[in-house]
Amino acid sequence: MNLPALRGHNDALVLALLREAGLDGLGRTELAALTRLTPQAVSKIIGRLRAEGLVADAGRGPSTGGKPRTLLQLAAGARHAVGVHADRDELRAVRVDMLGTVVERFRGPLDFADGPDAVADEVARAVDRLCGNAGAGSLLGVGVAAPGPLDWRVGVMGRVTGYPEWEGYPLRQAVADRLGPDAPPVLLDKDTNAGVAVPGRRAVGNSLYLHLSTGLGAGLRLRGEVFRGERSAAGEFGHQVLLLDGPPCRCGGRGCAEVLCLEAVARGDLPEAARILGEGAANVVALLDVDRVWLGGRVVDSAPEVFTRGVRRVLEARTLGGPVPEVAASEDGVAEGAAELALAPLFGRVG
Amino acid sequence: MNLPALRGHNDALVLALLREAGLDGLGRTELAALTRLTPQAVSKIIGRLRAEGLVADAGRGPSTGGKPRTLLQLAAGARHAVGVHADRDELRAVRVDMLGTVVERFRGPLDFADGPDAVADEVARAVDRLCGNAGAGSLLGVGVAAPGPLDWRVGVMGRVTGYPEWEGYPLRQAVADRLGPDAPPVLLDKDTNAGVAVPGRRAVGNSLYLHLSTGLGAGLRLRGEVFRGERSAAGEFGHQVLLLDGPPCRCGGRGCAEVLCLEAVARGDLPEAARILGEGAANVVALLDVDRVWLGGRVVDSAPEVFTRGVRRVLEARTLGGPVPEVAASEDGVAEGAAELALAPLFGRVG
DNA sequence: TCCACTTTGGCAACAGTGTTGCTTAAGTGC
DNA sequence: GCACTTAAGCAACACTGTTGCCAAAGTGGA
Repeated sequence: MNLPALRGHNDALVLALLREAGLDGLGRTELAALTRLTPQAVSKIIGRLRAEGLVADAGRGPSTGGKPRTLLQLAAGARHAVGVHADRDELRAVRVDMLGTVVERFRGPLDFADGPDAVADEVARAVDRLCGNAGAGSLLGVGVAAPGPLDWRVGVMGRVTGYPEWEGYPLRQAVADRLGPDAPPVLLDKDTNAGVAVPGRRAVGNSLYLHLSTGLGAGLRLRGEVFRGERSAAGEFGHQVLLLDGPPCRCGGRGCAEVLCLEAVARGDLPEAARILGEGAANVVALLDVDRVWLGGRVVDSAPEVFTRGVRRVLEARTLGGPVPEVAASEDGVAEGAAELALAPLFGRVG
Repeated sequence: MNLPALRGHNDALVLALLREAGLDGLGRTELAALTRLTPQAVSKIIGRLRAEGLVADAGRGPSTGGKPRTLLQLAAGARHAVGVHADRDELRAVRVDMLGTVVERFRGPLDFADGPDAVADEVARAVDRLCGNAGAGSLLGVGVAAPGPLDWRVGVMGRVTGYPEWEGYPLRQAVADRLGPDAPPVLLDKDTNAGVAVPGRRAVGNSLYLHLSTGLGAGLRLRGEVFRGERSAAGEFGHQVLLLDGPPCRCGGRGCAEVLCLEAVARGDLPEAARILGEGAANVVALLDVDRVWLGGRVVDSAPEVFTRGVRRVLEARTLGGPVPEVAASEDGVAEGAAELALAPLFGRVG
């Protein structure tokens, strides 16, 4: 790491702390304590960030026996990111500010059967539409979430069930090309990874997002960063075996969480599906010391109460004395999570 | 991060690269390319490290049409670390050099029933014995591995089955006190975490260590770092449910990996135990994109071939087209792993 | 109202990082 | 023998965070 990288690192550190503080703001002295830099260094960093318009004054804090501190906060509206959830039959897009707050939404039809080029067109069009209202140059990045598996590093799609022509399609590059050379970076990630990156809550700790629709997938966020594995393959949750020698699954295995869950759903037995989801979640919670479990996907959306209650019940029974993770249904946060991934580099995270 | 921290970061970066290169050595130009620093910066860093005795010349490389590069390598013997595996009935300790190579071994009886203070005495005595032969000041750290759960951050033991008086005992501090104020830092970690940190192989990628003896535990190494979770609780593998509504486990659950495995072992059906271990491992491999699975513990040691073969068979069946992780039995690498954890800070890793 | 005290935060000089420009050393290959 | 290539160091430099100092802006007691 060299000096420019050091500078960027510290800038990102301060921005991340200000973001976490949100509207409350933070004083220079507090920033110095949190960053372990000297107050003078913080002042210099703040000077830079303010010159770029990223940080603004936020009034004064109470005095503790001396001059009251000048509070600083993120100039949230100074920059934006766009997140797009390209699902098989629907497109949802959002524009968010630096705090991750949704500023603008867009929703439209989509059909993977039209082929990947047509979908890339639609995605680019949605981005253009959302950017028109934002000042030029204020856009930091575009995040695109699509059904996995896919290769996050190079932005290439994998097998999409039912749409063989999608395999190997470089969606990231296709969208970037359509947005033009002056556009900010485009990211492509799995919908489950975007789902786990939903902003607005503390980014620290470990989170698990379970997505139950036509299949069962998961996203992991460890130590505040999405965990993708070396080959973008992490998060394979649907084919976790929960019932040795159980019913055969389409993957060739037996007793996978997915087949058990989907069979219960097909029977109309949602509580049982929730219990199975809960058992699978509890395995991951124990393995990775997970703090928060979020549930999403069409099936969960159809009865969020049943699923959160069912999963919570299993987790309570299975965490032996330890803290029970928070369980909540996240109503389509995938687009917001995709935007968050595009925002992440500003705060020194990969995504 | 400030300038001294930057310096330390880059020093650690260079040391880590030299360690990975091992005896082959590396030239300054290669280091510059790998670190993305300028050759001149690398020269300065090497100068510092050589002055401290951490790096030494290693001959010359072949010429590629110009002056041949001066190869550098880690002066492996210049510093050491000690790792202690404090098991319920036995103590194993090693002294390793900076490459993680074992320089000296020690093995002695131990009995947790004697109480934690007596065990701390034994651990400190073993460390003293191993350090006597190393030059003063060459010891970088001491790692102690003990049965979990325990709190790695503060170095305090948790519940040890059968030894209730151990709960809450501050073993790290106890050992540090006995070694005196001039001794290097002491670390305490779970034996499974030490088991996964065994050196000598590439530290990159994701590894899983499964330990099968009187219980079933796991250690995780993600992106080259031991993953402990926020509360040192990660790696709970024994109570992963693999057979919904299966036989009751001592944890209160049903169908846990541990109870299934131990029942098979009790029946003398080791291939079945291996298969269950394999199914559990396959779940984790899929979830975390694991590259390498290591097996250890008394039961595995009794028939390593059976277990590696059985686990490998399940992994081959369950990785659908993807790469099959490497499977190997690690014969008591726990002490070496504990030493590795003590060595880690030198190379910029937490452990 | 004054004054001592505390705390914040900026200016200027500084120490130390990696970088740039240049030079020397030590090879290869025609 | 000579042109060329590559490696590696010295000196000057740009820019980082740090230190020393001082002004600003509060609190609280006399």
